[in-house]
Amino acid sequence: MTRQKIEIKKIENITARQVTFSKRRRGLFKKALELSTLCDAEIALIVFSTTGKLYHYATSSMPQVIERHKSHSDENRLHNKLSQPSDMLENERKRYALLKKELEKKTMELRHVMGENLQELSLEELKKLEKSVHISLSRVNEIKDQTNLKEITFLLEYFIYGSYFLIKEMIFYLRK
Amino acid sequence: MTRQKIEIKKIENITARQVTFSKRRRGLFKKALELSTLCDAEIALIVFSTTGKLYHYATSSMPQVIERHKSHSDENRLHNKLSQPSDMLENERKRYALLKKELEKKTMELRHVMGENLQELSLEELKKLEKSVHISLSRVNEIKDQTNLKEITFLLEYFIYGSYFLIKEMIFYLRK
DNA sequence: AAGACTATTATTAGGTC
DNA sequence: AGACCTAATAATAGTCT
Repeated sequence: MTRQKIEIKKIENITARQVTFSKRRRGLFKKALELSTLCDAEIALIVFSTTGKLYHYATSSMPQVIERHKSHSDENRLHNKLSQPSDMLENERKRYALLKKELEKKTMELRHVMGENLQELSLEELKKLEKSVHISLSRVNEIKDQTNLKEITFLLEYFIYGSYFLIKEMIFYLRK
Repeated sequence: MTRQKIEIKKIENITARQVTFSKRRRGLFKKALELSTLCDAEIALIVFSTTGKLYHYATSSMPQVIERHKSHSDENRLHNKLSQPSDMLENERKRYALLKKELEKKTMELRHVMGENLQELSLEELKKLEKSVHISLSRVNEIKDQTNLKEITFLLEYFIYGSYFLIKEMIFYLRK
């Protein structure tokens, strides 16, 4: 796309992800509208953002397109049941449980990296962990130094810039 | 889009329309996939050609996304009715969204501790991070050494214990 | 109908305000 | 958060086999 080519994988920076979502969502809906207009196709498009916000578009009424899709699909009968609210709840709960598991795993991982709950690890795991924490430490140090240098350079520039005008003014007054 | 800009209205030439349909359909599905991957969005896309052929894509299972959409629109229509199951659903979704946020935060934190995405941190944050990674490293080292020692001690004990009986037996046979 | 090619236009990542 | 800008990449209309 532009300025820089990006890899198609989850954007981890939340702000950047939201911005990209807005931009690309608009693009996607535009493309959908164009396709349906140009080629007289029936289209239904449903998008949920990470935050659960809904965006949708459909040429004919959405239920109609969905019905057509359902009648095409083989597992039609199996999913008819899904309209029961209790099943939807069940569905949401399952999603929640999965997420929770993921969170727990990540929490544990973080703890280990932070040097906690290490007793439960084997010697092999500890050796691996040591290696990655070691690598991490040098990276953090490197970036810290870089950032530090940038900050100092900025201040120095600011100082020199200020001094320039100060000296200029001084010379102006001395000459009077 | 190219060679010549075209007006967005129904293409009357049937051949040209079909060609454009194929090309743009592929483009649309690609964009949908990219959006879902980049921004972690749930997407369902259903397309019917003029000839009635079906093309579809969905991140999670299609029925699930459709159900989510249905319940969303139901909620919008029926503010008075069905308040209880709908409320519970809404509740579940909020819980889910919260958990997801937490997971994201933790993922970010883990990344930083692992020395990734450090550019987005300030000098102060980097200094703090350095300190904790440093502390973590010594802890990991400490526990690793402890565990190592334990393992060696265990092996040594095992060896000594085995040797004891071995020697005892040897003495027994030598005395014969 | 289906696949290359390519000259153009469209989209968009990374900015700024 | 949102609107705009811009350089760079992506999509594609028209063309040809």
